[in-house]
Amino acid sequence: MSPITVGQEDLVNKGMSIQNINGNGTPEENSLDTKKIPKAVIKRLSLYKRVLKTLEYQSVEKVSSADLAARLGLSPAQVRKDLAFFGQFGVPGVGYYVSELQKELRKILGKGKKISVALIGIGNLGSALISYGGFQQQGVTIRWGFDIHPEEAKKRASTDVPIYPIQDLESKLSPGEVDIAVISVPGEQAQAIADRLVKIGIRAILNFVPVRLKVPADVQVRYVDLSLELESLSYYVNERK
Amino acid sequence: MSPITVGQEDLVNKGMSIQNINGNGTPEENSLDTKKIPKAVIKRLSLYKRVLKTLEYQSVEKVSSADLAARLGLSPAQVRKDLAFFGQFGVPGVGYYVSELQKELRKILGKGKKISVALIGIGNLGSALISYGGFQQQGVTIRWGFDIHPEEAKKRASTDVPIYPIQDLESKLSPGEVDIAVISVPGEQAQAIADRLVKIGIRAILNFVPVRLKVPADVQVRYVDLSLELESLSYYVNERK
DNA sequence: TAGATTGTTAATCGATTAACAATC
DNA sequence: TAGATTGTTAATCGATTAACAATC
Repeated sequence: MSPITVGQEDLVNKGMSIQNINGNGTPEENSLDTKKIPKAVIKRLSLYKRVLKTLEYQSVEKVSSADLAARLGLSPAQVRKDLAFFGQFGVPGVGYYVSELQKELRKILGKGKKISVALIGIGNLGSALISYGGFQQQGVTIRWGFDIHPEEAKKRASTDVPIYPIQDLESKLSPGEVDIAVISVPGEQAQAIADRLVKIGIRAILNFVPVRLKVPADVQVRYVDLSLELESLSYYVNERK
Repeated sequence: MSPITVGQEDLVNKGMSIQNINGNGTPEENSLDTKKIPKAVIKRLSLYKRVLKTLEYQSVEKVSSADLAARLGLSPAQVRKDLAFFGQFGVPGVGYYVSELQKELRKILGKGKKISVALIGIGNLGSALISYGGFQQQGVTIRWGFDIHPEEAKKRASTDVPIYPIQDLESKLSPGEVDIAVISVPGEQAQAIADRLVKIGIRAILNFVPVRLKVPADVQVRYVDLSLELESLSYYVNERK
């Protein structure tokens, strides 16, 4: 748990992540928990893992940071630095052994473990997500669906995943059982849903709703904001005209 | 740095295209014609626009950078700095007039103009996107759909948008008519499709496929990588267990 | 050994925040 | 005017890149 001692009100997140107090500036051999790891690093870790998978499939035995970097459009130094956050996985003069590094990354990213997802809001987008194959592949399973109109939602999605009315959120989701909640409800409802999820004990939310969620600092929220992506892209389109 | 030595008035040059605000004075290199605006700024611009819309709806007349910032979890300084990239839109001691700032943002983000989108790959995700309402609202219209099996795709999507076989990409899409291409094809095909799109003249791509696309530097690519988001979230879930 | 490549520290670059004169 | 808030420069913070001794 995060070491927060003051009142709940103070927890309301303004976009900061949990800090660690690492007073001394000395580099230390110190284990995983005290070093602050940038979110961007974690994302790249997933990227590395993906490439490693391909390499393994191609029976490539070892790979250098330079090679890895080239495949992802990054710099070799960055690859090495990212990995060094978690340990010494490489061999000087040689590189990284594909299968070993893969194993390490899996360990870091917590795989093997199945991730259980609850999906709230089964509209167009929601039903696409529920039938999207890509998740299963990653060890991610959508195990609960919720919608105000479960029957219509069931028709839309045509899936085995059980779909419950949203009022059953608390009764169906027990703390610790759900790992990640995915929200794709109408904008007005998003914050209320998030509040309920937090109360249940969910600590990771993937939010497809174009609304900034206010959640305690120890809750991770990721935004997938399609309109925003398109709008910012359209800036460049107009730029060049 | 980049001290504007000329009259401040010149800055009030609230143009749509970014002028050479770069009155140099910086020792060395000077970019040719435009100040480089970070992508993150452009994204936040969309965010501001969204908030402004709400404020206007609530008949709020003016808003300060502090207020704007609070609503988005940013700092007031950042809001002012972002906006200052494009001109002087505020009034000292007063703030920003909602409708005026909104107008400016619309101008910058190129709205009014309709954005025409081609969607390549109408699987589960693709068909959700094609029937997703949120885009229309933003002045974004999906005008062409492509799939290897247009007939099946048509059934899946149940939409008015015409769906063509992928081989017709070149014949159906004329340069300049399509603003943004959205790719949601199987991974193996993504790069080939991107190559063809670039050849046609598309300069903005929203890519839902978990594959890094290699494109010329003047082509904007945005990635929406759902597996990656979930996997990185799952890191935090495992962290706390 | 000689060549290659790591892990890590120092330098650089970029983005965010603080501070404040200008000014409505 | 007095108070408020902008636009902008300077300071800070963080992340990326360069450099290189260690070492396989």
